[in-house]
Amino acid sequence: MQIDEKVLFSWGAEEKAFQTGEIVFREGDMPYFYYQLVSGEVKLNNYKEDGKEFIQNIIQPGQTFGESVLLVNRPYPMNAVALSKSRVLLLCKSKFHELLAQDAEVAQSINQCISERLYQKFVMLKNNSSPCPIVRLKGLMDYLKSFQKDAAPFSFKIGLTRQQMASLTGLSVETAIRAIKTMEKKQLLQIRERKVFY
DNA sequence: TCATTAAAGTTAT
DNA sequence: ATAACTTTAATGA
Repeated sequence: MQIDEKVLFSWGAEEKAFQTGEIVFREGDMPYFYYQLVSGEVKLNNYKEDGKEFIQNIIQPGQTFGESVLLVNRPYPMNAVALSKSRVLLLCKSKFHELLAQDAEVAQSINQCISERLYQKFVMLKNNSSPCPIVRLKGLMDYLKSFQKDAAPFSFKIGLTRQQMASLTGLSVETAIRAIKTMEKKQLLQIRERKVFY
């Protein structure tokens, strides 16, 4: 789903460390690098006029981010911020393009990756357009769980705060909390020590 | 029905 | 200790 680290290094990629809260790139910046997360977590977000945050996505290790923006060479429509101490592989734009031109396997992999993202965006947008908070949260949880191996009910511990879940679905924290409790009653999920298991 | 505000308790750094 | 997060309740769109 992403480019082999050895391949990246052979093309001159460098690893960079980010502290919690450190900004990888800002909305409006032009893209100069291909980014691949090695460890930690990075969120892609926007701030609305009223200062409220909408989280577009939370990137996990092994995933890339911002590659579609790099390919169209337009300013970033979102910020990228490290949620914890993170290590990121950076490959500069020109080398990335060379790599794509010369390695069909990598090009195919990036294509697959972007297509997958686009598909997920459609699904998330569909769910997040619902007036019902449970539909939005369930959509988010299904999305997160789709990366897990174990599909058994309640086997997946959601490593997000309620605040983050609210920001990913466009709900207020309070509504998210209430909807999560309703979902617990409906046996859609379990809550153990304040953590959500789905 | 959901967002907002306020207030208080809890957890993490 | 301080900031961030969780929860409940009241009020209003």
